[in-house]
Amino acid sequence: MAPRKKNTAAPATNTPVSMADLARELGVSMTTISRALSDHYSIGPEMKSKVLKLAKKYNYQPNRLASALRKGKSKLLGIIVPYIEGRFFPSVVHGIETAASRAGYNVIICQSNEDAAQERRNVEALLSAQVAGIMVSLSRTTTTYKHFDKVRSRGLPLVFFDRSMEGEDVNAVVLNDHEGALISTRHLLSQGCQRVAHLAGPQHMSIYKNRYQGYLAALREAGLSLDEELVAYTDMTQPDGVEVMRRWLALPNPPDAVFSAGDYCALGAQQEARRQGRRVPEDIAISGFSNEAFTLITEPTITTIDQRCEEMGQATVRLLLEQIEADATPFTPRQTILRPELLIRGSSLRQAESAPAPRRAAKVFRP
Amino acid sequence: MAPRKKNTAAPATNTPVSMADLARELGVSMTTISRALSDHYSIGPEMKSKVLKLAKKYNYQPNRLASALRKGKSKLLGIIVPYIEGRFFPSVVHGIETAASRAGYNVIICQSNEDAAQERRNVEALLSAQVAGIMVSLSRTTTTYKHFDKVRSRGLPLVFFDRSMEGEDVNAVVLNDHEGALISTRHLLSQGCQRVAHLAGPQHMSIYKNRYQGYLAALREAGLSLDEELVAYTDMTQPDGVEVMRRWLALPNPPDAVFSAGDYCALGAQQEARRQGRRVPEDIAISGFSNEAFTLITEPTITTIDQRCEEMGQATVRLLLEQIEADATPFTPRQTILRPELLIRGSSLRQAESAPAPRRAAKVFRP
DNA sequence: TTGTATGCGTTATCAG
DNA sequence: CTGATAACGCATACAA
Repeated sequence: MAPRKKNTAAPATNTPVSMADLARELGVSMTTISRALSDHYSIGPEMKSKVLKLAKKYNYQPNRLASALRKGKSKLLGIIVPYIEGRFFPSVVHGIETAASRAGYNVIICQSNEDAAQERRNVEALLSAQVAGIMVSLSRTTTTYKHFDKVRSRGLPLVFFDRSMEGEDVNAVVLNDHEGALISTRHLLSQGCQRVAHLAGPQHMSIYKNRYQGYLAALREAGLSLDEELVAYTDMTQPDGVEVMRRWLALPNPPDAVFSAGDYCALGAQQEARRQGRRVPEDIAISGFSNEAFTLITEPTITTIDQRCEEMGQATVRLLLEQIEADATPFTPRQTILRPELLIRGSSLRQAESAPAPRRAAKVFRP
Repeated sequence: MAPRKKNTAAPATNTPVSMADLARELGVSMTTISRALSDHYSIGPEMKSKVLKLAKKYNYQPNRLASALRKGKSKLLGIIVPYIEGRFFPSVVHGIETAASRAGYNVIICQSNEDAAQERRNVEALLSAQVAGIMVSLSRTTTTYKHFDKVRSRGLPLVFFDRSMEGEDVNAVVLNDHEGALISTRHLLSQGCQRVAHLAGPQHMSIYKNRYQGYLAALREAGLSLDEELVAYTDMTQPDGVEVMRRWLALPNPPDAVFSAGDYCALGAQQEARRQGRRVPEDIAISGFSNEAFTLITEPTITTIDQRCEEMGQATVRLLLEQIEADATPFTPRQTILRPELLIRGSSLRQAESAPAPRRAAKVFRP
């Protein structure tokens, strides 16, 4: 049989080189290796370079598991999101991963699937994985928060983003939903609309409650009173929008504008209105919320609120890292409130507003 | 000063309970605890239940870091994707996370940002984090593959998805892009189109090359010869589609159909065609690739190919776990080829095809 | 400036 | 069935 070459680059299993290996090779102690690699102050420059060279030669990779176990602090961050689909959460995760990676952290991602029980299990898993901190956007069905007590009691930094806990003093990065709703509704009114309806989301979620409140504030500001008939509580899906719009258009005195707390719902509303021969925005103006990609593609394009997804991700990481680095500080919850941006588009623009500044360019993905 | 309560549920740092703590409490050895918790065969049933009860009482959480360090095998999987945006990658990641989590694994996610150097760093980070396996969809700029050698040489399972290495024997889960292009082009021809153009992507990427080949095969099959003028190589963005369509429509003999290797590009083409007053699909039929969410929303809706994102994620995890569990087997690369699904929509449907079966319902996201 | 010794929390290998 | 002990790879308090 043909003799096989020996000492060739082993194609099979190959145990990675450890600090002990380097120490043996150089005839020094592991301590020295450790110090050289972690740039400790008391280390000879020539020793240091010798170690670094050898490390490079053997392609030494530090074992972060061992390091984390020893130090009691890993370089892992945990994210819990309801799901990774649509535009919003992927974008936030994108921002988070980018910021975390820049800071030398890796990110473990979990989906709660909008299920509180799953969310609890996610927390357990992340604790078990010894992450250095957790970022979470609450599931839609989460109503009790005691699964987060363990996180706090361990002194683990915890930051909520977008969907946060209510009225508790927690770290959170959220959009100013109230303001978003306010400026959006105000814009509809400024277009001459008299009867602005509202497609509202589940009111136990702060984001939807705040959007509702912003809507109310705009009405109040304009001296208008609320017509209960023109507020519909839905799950914010596209079919919801279709159905509610059908009801509204059958009213003796239908609305002439709709502020939807979500883009999918706004889309449904717009589709149904046009199906029934109404002109958008002339007969009925429409605005959504979230700046989903499709809002630029519909006919007409849909006015919406940009949620600063990436900024949200970055801000979340920043807040978390501050807590992690500032180690043993007592516990001083902080909130970051992002300002929404109104993107005025065809679905609501009846007359040119005062010098509408050029809006941000549409983002185009490469498949 | 007011005396502080002692021994209250510590609101600050709280060191987690370890197996040693349980052992001390019960007056048994750590070994026993370990066996009880890991359901070892040689353990008394009453001892076992005692341990489990105590573990529950103290809310014991195993330290996976320590476990992984000792066993040399973690419960972490790594994903490397070009980016987490658009529809495709988030969906695949969704599928991956779901499947991995079901199998008791957590997932670390990295973005290469379409940058080969970043991709290499991602690999290093994942190795350092001691993941049990790596899933990767190659960056657009990756042309050399030696950064994956280290992965193999460590015996670490590696599975590519969607964007795989060329002509190497690797584990991969890919869509049958050739077939997708074939059935899509065939469909356009069956609608009576005579001059089918092709919006092609970067040909060093296998997915785009295969789509091009599928297009050619359909032409050949129909006895048509290739008109070089009707193939445009682009980066597959929406503006690319606009620009190329403008060129094509200026030809003395313009195409009457376009098969685009991507939806964004197809969208641009459709927009430009309509802007120039052409009817879609009557004057020019259009089909895309990827089943982006917006293809259901345009006017007309865009015919496209569904890439089975979630199945791809699941299949990737399945393949990876097989390799992980089958530990020391030599190295037998396997491929999973997913079948594409043609979704016939308004942009290409000139005449009813033979009993077009009802297609899968549109997926609606909740914001 | 370098080395020695110990421990992080778990599991595997031995004996009893 | 149970226990003592070593080891995984790294970092640090302490001594030299």
